[in-house]
Amino acid sequence: MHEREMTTVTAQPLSALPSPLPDELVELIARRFRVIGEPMRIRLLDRLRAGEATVQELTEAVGASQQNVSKHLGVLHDSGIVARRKEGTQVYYRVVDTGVFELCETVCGSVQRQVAELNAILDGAGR
Amino acid sequence: MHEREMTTVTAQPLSALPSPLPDELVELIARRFRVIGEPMRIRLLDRLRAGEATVQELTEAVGASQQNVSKHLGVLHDSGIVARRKEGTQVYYRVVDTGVFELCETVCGSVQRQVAELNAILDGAGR
DNA sequence: ATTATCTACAAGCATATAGTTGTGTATACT
DNA sequence: AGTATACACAACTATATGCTTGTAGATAAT
Repeated sequence: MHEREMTTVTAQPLSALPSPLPDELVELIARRFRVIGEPMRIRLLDRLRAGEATVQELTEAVGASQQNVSKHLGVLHDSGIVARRKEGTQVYYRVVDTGVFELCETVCGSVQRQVAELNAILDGAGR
Repeated sequence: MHEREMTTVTAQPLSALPSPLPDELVELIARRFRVIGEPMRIRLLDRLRAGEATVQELTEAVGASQQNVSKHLGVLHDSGIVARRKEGTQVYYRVVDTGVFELCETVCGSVQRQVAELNAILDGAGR
């Protein structure tokens, strides 16, 4: 059955990433971040949190042109974050890599801490 | 005395993000992802996992020009991911927002799952 | 068949940003 | 003082990418 080395790719304590990170991995990580680092795509993913949606629905949700939405969905699809399902003339998109939500929560945490720090500084210096 | 509303910005169960995400938050999130979505900056952060380092050390670690490294460090500094400390002519950088490591681990998880899927597909179709 | 709708693709333009080159500033050494 | 080192800033170029416009393909409705 052609065993494939089974490099235990699944349940690793991911904290143990090699260092220095291999170049290819660095590129992959960077690409993934850049894919998510786009406001329109974040809005699309945000809408998709509520569940599957058609291009049409997504277009209305984010208030952009259909072509633009389609393009962004294509990017998300190419990077394996969303999947599509065709039904008649409509195409339904859904999130398959829910890790993106985790990512957003983590950065929100950072952002919020920074805002809190800023507030604290302003509070202290304010008078 | 201008009390500051205290919007309890600290220990929220971040899973509960509002939807749709407010535009400004979307922009902040996107910006943060774009900052991290750069191979050179990921390499710098990777090196900084081992601890504080000077621009000099970082320059050698990533194999880029001093000016380029300085510029990237500036970006990381502006977004509050790293902090600097001057000592003589040298400047030491360190990671202050360790959330970035968590982010990298999460995306590595996604990447690894995708690779695993690919392998599975190749395994199945291979013969 | 014809028409309408939904989606994706391609070309062109505008903008953002990574990298280089040149230089300014601060500190240390002699 | 003069020189060397470490770092950062500014201007410039090249490239990547987001958005628009135009259009093609596929399915449904008449």
